[in-house]
Amino acid sequence: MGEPPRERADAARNRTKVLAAAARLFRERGVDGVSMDAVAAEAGVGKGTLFRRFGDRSGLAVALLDERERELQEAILAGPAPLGPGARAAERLTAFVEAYLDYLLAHLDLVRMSETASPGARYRIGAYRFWHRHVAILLAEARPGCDADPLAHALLAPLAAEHMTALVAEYGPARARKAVRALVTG
Amino acid sequence: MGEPPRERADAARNRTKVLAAAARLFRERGVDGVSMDAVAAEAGVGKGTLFRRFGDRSGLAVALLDERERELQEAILAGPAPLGPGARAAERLTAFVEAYLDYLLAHLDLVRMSETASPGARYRIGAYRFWHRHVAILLAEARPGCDADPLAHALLAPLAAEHMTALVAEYGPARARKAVRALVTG
DNA sequence: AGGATAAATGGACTATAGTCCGTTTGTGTG
DNA sequence: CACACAAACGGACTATAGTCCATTTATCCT
Repeated sequence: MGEPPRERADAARNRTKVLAAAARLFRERGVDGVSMDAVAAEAGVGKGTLFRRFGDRSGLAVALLDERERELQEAILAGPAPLGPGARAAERLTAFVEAYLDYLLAHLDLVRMSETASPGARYRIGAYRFWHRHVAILLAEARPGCDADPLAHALLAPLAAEHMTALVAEYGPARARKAVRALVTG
Repeated sequence: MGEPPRERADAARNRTKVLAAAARLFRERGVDGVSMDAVAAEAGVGKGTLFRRFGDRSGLAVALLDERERELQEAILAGPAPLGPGARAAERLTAFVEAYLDYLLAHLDLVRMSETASPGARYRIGAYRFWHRHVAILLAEARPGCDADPLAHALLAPLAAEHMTALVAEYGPARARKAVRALVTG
């Protein structure tokens, strides 16, 4: 019930500097070619500051993805059908998979960084919990009687960035998408 | 054409020492609580030797899993139906998933170590290629016209050790198995 | 046996994620 | 304005995976 204490001015300034530096370095050298030290140096900030603010590599990636991710979440919660409310559960499910694949393929490296920075990272991220809840609710509606919660995890497994990276590398985006779509809608 | 050059005696001795030491430490302290340094020290062997022989953490885990893994592979290639040849493709597929889940849940930590030591490790391991080829062949037979190769990857995605670890931790092995089975047979 | 050769060894070295804590700085208060 | 205090800072420190290469050693050939 206390008011949220305002973010200090230097903290805000540094957060901006770090995000800008990270975006720049990732663009120039690729996500996998940039160390946390390099991000801190480019931002003109100490290492401790970087980790205090973002927790770990995964947290930095999540912060960079935040805006895009929220767009998708809002489209699901309140956008037009079939992605948003209004369509039947089965249709919303396939619409979600398509939209998520758009998002994923557009930011594959960054999502992979957010999911693989530490073991089990994927399942701890706030965004994953959102996708999971969404899918679980739709599954419960589309297939009454199924054990929706674990099934939703299983359904999301082929959408893991690590998996899609391997699939895209071997078959290209088009076949990769089709395969995942085929499994999920079946 | 050339005969395979025999393994030198000291190399064989050290390989045995390392595998024994690793098995012992993993049993005592858990897979995640043992560093490569610790394995080398316990085996009375230099770090360079450890890495030269096994490549990386993933390789060490694979070596430890080797025997169990080969049993399953042989049962698939030449064992009794429905896991081995003789049953219809769809039945062999569900039999494979059951058998693989047995194997996976019995060695979850070690398989996870083998799959997550480095990014993309899972898809480079020889064993994974075997499971993938098996599943792809069965899929091509069970669902003619489907794009079996990428679809087989998608089908294997929920069987990733990382995913099953999260599922088992949250819902226990029974529900986890049922969920994966439901997705794969659907 | 003895020497040539290639394989194997081991530990110092590098790279990198993440922690810790003494110091600095912004902010709200008298 | 000055002061107190919590928040933020930054860089030294730790832990660990993986590399490198000068040295040692097994094996093969004569």
